[in-house]
This record gives sequence, structure tokens and C-alpha cells, in this order.
Amino acid sequence: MHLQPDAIKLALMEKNRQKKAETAWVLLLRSQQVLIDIVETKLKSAGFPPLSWYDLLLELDREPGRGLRQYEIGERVLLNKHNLSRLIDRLEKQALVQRVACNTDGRGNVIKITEKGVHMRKAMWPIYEQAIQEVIANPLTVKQIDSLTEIMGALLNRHIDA
Amino acid sequence: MHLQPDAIKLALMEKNRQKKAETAWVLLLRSQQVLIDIVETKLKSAGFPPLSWYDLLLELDREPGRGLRQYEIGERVLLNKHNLSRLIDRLEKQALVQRVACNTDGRGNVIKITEKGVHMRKAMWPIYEQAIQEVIANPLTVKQIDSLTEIMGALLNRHIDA
DNA sequence: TTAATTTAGTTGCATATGCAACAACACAAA
DNA sequence: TTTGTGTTGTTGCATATGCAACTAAATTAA
Repeated sequence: MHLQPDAIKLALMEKNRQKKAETAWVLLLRSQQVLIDIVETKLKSAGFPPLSWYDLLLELDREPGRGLRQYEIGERVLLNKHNLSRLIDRLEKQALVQRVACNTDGRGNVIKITEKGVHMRKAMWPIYEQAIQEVIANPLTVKQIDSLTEIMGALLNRHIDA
Repeated sequence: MHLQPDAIKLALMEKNRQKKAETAWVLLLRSQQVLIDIVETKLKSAGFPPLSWYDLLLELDREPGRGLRQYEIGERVLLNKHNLSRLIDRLEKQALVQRVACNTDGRGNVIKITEKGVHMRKAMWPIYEQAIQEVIANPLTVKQIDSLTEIMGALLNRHIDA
């Protein structure tokens, strides 16, 4: 066995790196499906609405009186305006949130969480918390959890601008 | 500052663990959304069908002549039969796969990939491969990629039986 | 054999999502 | 002012997904 020229060596390393990335990607895809499904199922069997509702309620709950413009929510929850518009429809129909005409911008409206919405989020949290424990906290060591956070952060940062 | 009794210390550690798990979960949720969206967008802009089609074609491509029963595909692709049934409808409409009556089980059918399906999968792969490079291989070190694989494996294993 | 139960797959219905077109307003330039 | 351009949000349409009901065939039990 003889030493390979650096260029070839590098190319092989890159090839290997890509192979590993593909393996990781497939597992990431699968685990996403499985874990989200578990969490959604737990919420549903407890008689609660899906994760996306929780997300929305949480963001609104963080802005007590002020509320949020629709586009602000869209940025935080990573939802395009089409879906967001209708997601808010559904929540409003359940009286969990409320559309208020915006006095500084005649086009838009400000979304505010209602009392009922606050209660709903609070009621959902224990179930959600327990689900997170089951799908993340229990199967992993603390070191792995930290590592997961770091890696997901790196993946996200790379694509925030895109 | 005095030493805490072990029980309290343990409880605090568990609380901390859960906190970290919640942070990791949120990042995992977000990054999955973003990464999958990037990959899907790349496929679409290249004029290709979505990821789920690729998944199905890949599984079938691995069983050249034999094909697969629908429930077998369901197990591998993690899709319930309802959706699978209609996903196959769509692919069959594009002549990428073919339903063949099963001679050992009169209820079911065997799904086989067509020549066109084989070509489609081959054509999609370079785009898909490049997308994986962009979302996983480029942003991470090899060590992180290995770590990601290990962690996702741990998460999946835990819930394979459930 | 017949009858009861389980399994494979499809279909109808309600809901969720993406895309494109649109309406209404804000903002900037002429 | 008017005109053009970008932004905010909604709606129609096509498609995708989950749930429950259903058909048909396999399997088991009597």
C-alpha cells in the first residue's frame, strides 16, 4: 500500500463525508416523522389541538397586551402567510385568539391571545412537556442533548439568511 | 453555600435535563422544517416531484424484479396505508410504478417500479445528493455528522416498537 | 363445511397545505 | 397631487393528509 497524492486523498475524504451526511439525513428524516407523530398523537389523545396551535399560542402569550402582527408571527413560527391566515381563522373560530384592526397600518391586523387562549396553552403544556421528555430527554444522555442542540443550531444558522 | 441532600440535587439535575431537552426539541422542530423545505424546493425547481416520491421509488428500486407489497412499503416508508394507497395512485398515473395483481394473495397487489420510474429516480438523485450536501455536509464537521447519526439512531431505536 | 375474525387495500369526508391571483393599503418618486 | 412599487393579508383552486367506513380476501375456529 503506497501513500496517495494529497488531491486524491482529499477527494476520498470528501466522498466519505458526503456518504456520512446522507446516512445522517435519512435518519433525521425518519426521526422527524416518528417523533412529531408521537407528540401530535399524545396531544390529540388528551383532547388537545395540534402542535401548530401551541406554537402560535406560545408566541402570542409572550406578548401579553400588545399582540403581534401577522407577518411577525410568520417570521417566528416559520409559516407562510397563506397557511397562517387560515390557522388564525381556526383559532379565532375557537375564540383562542382575536383579530384586532391595526391602527397604524390599515392593511393588517393585530392578533391577540384571549383569556381562553391563555388557558388552553397552559392546559396543553404539561402534556407537551411530558411528550418532550419521552422523545428527547429519556432516550438521550445530557451530553447527547447538548450535542443535539449545538448541531441543530449550526444547521439552522447556516440557512437563516436563505 | 451548603451541600444539598442527594435527593434534591438529583431532582435539580433532572429539571435541568428536561430544560435542555426542551431547547433541543424546539431547535430540532425548526431545523427540520427549514431543511426539508430547502430540499423540497430544490427538487421542485429542478422540475422534479417531492421527496416522498423519491422515497417510494428508492424502496422499489431495491427490489428489482420482485416488487413490494403495499404493506411492505408502508413499513419502510413510514406511511399509513391511506396515504400510501393514494401516493401510489399518483405515481401510477405518471407511469412510474405499476400495480400488479398478487397471485398468492388475492386481496393485495404487488407494486413494481417501471423503466420510467427507474429513470426518474436516477435523474432525481444528483439534485437530491447536492441538496443533502448543502443542508448537512457543508454546515457540519465530520464529527458533528457522526454525532448526528448516533443521536438520531438513539431517538429512533427508542420508538421503533411504539 | 360454515361462520367469525383478521388483514390488505380503497374510498368518502373533513381538514390542512401550497400556489397563484387578488384587494387594500403604505411608501416613494415624479 | 398622481403614479408606480412593494407589503399585508385573504381567497379560490388543486393537492395532500388523517380518520372512519367499507369491500374483499385470507385465516382461524367450530
